[in-house]
Amino acid sequence: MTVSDAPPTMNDVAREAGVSVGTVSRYVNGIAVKDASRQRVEAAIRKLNYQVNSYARGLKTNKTYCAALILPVLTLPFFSLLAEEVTAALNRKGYRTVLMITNYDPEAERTCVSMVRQNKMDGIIALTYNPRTEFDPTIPLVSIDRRCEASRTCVSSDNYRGGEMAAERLLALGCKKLLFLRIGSDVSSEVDKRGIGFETACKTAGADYEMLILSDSETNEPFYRYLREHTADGVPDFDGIFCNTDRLALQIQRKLAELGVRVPEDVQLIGFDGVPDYLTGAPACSTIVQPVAQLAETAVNALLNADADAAPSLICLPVHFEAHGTTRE
Amino acid sequence: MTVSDAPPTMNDVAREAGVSVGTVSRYVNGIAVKDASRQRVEAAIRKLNYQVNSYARGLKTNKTYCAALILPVLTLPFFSLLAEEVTAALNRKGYRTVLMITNYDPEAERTCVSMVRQNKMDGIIALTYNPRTEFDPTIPLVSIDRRCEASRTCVSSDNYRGGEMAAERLLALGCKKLLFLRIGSDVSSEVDKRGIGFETACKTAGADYEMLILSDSETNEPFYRYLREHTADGVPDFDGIFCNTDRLALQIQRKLAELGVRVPEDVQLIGFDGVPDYLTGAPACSTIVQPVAQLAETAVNALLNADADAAPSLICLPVHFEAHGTTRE
DNA sequence: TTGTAAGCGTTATCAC
DNA sequence: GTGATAACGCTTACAA
Repeated sequence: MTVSDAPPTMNDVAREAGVSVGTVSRYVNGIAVKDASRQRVEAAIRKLNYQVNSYARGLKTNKTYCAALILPVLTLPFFSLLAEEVTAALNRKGYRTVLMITNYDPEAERTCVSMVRQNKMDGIIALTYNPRTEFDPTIPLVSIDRRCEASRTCVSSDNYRGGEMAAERLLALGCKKLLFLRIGSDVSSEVDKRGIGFETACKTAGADYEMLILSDSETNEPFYRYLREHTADGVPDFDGIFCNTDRLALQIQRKLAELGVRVPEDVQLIGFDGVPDYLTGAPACSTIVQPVAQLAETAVNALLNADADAAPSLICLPVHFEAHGTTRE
Repeated sequence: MTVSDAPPTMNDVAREAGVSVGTVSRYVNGIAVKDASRQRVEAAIRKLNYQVNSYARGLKTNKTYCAALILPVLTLPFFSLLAEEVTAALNRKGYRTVLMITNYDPEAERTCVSMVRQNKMDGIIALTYNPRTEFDPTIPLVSIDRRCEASRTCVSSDNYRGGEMAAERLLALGCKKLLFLRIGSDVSSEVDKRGIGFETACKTAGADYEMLILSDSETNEPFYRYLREHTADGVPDFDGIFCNTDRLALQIQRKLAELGVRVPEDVQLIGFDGVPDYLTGAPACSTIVQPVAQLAETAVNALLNADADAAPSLICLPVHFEAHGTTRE
């Protein structure tokens, strides 16, 4: 007795069960079949170890249960956590995740888009940096942190409120002179609102503050120079810093240590992201925490409901503050 | 003039170009067609913005140019870097990556396997922890760090040699009493060889050493207790530690600092992995560096050549030592 | 309920 | 070289 090497098809199952393919298909798709047939089909499926060929099904139904996740990199903690949560959320909905990494390269972004189309994926969740990459209008798309097109929905944290919270918190903790530090891509995105919210809150409170913004700088050197120039004998003329990201906050903290400035005694520091550090399981600095799991969940839901014609253009999720040693509480 | 919403098919192209589908198909697949037809087909494809439907193609050819990457988590630096490199390597070969995260859960691993089969993926690259998950024998598989089945090839770093190197290095740096620390899953894997190589090198050198191995412990507490009990007034009775992973090395380093033990003055510390820290771009401790990009590349190549009947059962890639502040050099 | 049969968009085998 | 045409494995009217 020789076992065929080709995987069993629905036809094989039908033959084995003594019913027609139609019946097998209906059973497989959860459509009512007579109890007797059901049992025979079930037995046949088990016996042959049958599994639906999703390519054949996809060809027929134009549904592939497959979504693309486009990310610039994976090695920054926020992105790897986001990827983890998005795959989990997609999985829960019965979708698979095709991972695409662009390295911030516009060319790569374009390649991804055409791949998505060619592979007839059901949707895209994208965090892209090139404002000019064009997405196939026939494919549902949800972006994270960056608005792509007016008709697409973008999911992000409430960056604006997060910026406000950071300023309010630093002031409530007694800071007299605030600093905002931001480094990153110069393409505008929802993330910019962190600074805007911060500045607004400072103005509202009548606080003394300064905004230091570096677009597309390769290094933090300009920040470091500022810190040096505004620190005399280990005493800085500022006492509260809000950084665009935890990463930057931690880098700044190290620099301050080099300058003999103590955190949080001399300067209090708040970052943004709140992704658990892999060594300790908690954020490594006081921070505005993004709800990454909800971000993922929301993006997935928005994607799968993209047909609903009243798709929101922006969905913001609430952030919260967590103290982790770089503020005095 | 109304544009059809359905994407154009090969039939549409054929009609537009005034040739048969056969000719279009041949053109698309790089099979020689007459120059005249070629031009007309090209024009039609451009005009209709046609792209091959890979599901129809996959149905026909049983090739999907799609591989699964199964990983326990993504939030540990080694895994996210590995995922990045694997996707890149697969991309270079024209393959897409379907990402699956198991959270170390055997059930999830099984789900992944059946998904892979159902979706007719061309292969699997897996880093799994359950020795009992069965992989479909008809699907090519390459594992990383853990041997699954005798007939499958496993790709890993030269963990054994890495362990030796760590011991040799610590001894060469003047250490008199060595410690090996390992925490992790109790399923045996190539990673175990780090300790074995270390121990062998210690014996060979006639060095004084101790092996502290925690399988499936949730915490490092037993290690910490050891450190405390073997340290009097900030003076430990050991002076060289090799940790299973950089992560553990960094955690131990912090604990030593708490105990008033200086690294590398009192104790020298070597980890394993060598993944760049996202803050500094370099490993955060002296370490045995795994060649992650080559690991990925090799795994992908092995996967795509899996038909070659002389598939090796284990491929080890060379590691190297890098000093990053926790050793005296 | 169930069986039959016509596609879905390709590729591949034929004759021409 | 090229054009018909039969699969590939499935879903889904339509008839029974």
